[in-house]
Amino acid sequence: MEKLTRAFYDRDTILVARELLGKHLVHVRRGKEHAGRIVEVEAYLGPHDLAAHSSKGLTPRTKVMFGPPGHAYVYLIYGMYYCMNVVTEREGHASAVLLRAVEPVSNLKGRTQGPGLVCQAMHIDKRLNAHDLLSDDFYIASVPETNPIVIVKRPRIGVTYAKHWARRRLRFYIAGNLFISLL
DNA sequence: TGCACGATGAAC
DNA sequence: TTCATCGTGCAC
Repeated sequence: MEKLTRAFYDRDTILVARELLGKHLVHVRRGKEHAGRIVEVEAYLGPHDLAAHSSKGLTPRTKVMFGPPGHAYVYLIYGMYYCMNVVTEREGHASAVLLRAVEPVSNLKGRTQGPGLVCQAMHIDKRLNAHDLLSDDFYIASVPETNPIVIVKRPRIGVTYAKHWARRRLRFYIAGNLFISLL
């Protein structure tokens, strides 16, 4: 169990997205450790990516995306769910990886397939927005992988408005895993 | 100051 | 396919 370094996040977003698969997301809350194995992610490549929030420019909400890598970008969606993202690449690049599904590891209640449910089960809300993922209470760690991971590439979910960006296969998940949000 | 809409999930 | 529910971004 080794916490990911700043350098891990400060790289090409697609590479970071793919390598996040199989890693463990950990949130320590009230002395209790909640953890899930990341099995599905989506890459949001920056202001030029019409599906990315940062394509709206630097606003109070998207500020975190424009900040340094290795921080959490948490936002409210549809007025009722939160989505958890990891900021990637150098400061100002405004790219991130959305965590879409995890496989329960410890102390997760309810389903975890889908970005809203991941946050619900992990107790992630807007208070964790801009939180440093190199902290001790909210971070991502690598674990010794038993079998090699086979990665499936698919178009991202719910971004049909993003013109040609909607077609790009920037959603990645572990082949055959039972906890991904959609087939 | 108002309003349309979303990186969702569950029900119908 | 519809709805719950509200912050954000943009039009006026």
